Amino acid sequence: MSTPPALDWSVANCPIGRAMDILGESGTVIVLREIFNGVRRFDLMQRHSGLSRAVLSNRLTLLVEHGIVQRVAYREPGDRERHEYRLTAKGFDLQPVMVALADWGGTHLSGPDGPAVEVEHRECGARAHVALFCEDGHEIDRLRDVRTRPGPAAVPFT
Amino acid sequence: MSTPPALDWSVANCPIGRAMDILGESGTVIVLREIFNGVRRFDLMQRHSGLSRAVLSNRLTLLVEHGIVQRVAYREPGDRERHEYRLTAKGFDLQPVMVALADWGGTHLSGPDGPAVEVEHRECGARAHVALFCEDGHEIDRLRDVRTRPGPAAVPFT
DNA sequence: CCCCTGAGTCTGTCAAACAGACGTAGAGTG
DNA sequence: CACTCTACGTCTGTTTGACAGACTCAGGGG
Repeated sequence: MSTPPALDWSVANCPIGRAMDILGESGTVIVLREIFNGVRRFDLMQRHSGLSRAVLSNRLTLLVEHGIVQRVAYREPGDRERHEYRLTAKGFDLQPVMVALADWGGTHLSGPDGPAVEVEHRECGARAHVALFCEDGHEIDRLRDVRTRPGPAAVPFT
Repeated sequence: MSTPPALDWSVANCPIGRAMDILGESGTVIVLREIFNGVRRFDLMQRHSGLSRAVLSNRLTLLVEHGIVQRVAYREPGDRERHEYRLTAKGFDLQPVMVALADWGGTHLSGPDGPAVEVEHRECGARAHVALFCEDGHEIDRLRDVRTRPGPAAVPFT
């Protein structure tokens, strides 16, 4: 086997690397799961996810700093002002990642009974999946039909 | 806001949680990126990814234990036997996750020059993306068209 | 006035990451 | 044969991060 072409470019500004700098912190994706599922308040999130208060607080701050989540004030009648956490547009764009994870986890990591949750298309109730397709509209049934190439900001690897 | 429906079921066997138990370990996804890009040998992976040898070794072992990657013996002429790491079918099924991550990172985390790498359809050279669609074939342009529901193995949350 | 709730912060302990040195198996070199 | 080189790890000592659980603080209710 000759040297793989991927070795020609640097990994310094790799989009997957950058994404994982945020999402790879333990707990970040769990927090996002809760928010995607409509759990937006600190205490509920903490109790439901099982994360420690310190980590939850940290991860929420991190997500807000990266503009993935925003802190929104609200006030319920007869209560003081509080805050909840909502996805921004940038955060919402993570949905394919979350669905892809749920899909893979459901397929390969569930017990014999199947997955504990599924993602459904709200209109028709059918299960939702992630698929690859290219800008020319071809659907890609993966295997080896796809490859990574250097983009405009690629930097050579020494 | 009333209690979100997600609170009704437990998170104990959530597919995203289970997936992140593996992929959330720092470095796992970076290792997978290297392997998806055709870098399959320890030293090359280590130099290209920048992970420490200890962590790389650990993560490869973990991925092998979970059946995502397999350790395959090979021998180059005039050299002793060595091993390389390849994706199993289960590992290959992570491709949508990787492409979704690359897609999001490229869109939201790149500098002004654009992403450092792109994913292309091998046949036509157009860029590949991830899309959501349901089993009835409707394409889902996300926003709020999708929701999570309890699956066959759902467990109530107390 | 004291307690309750939601939303955090602080503390002390224990596990994991990092850089960098070391080990090792086999092949090639003089 | 002694030495070195490469590929592939393991070991060590330091520092960062996670965790459980206690503490804080701001208002509202009894």
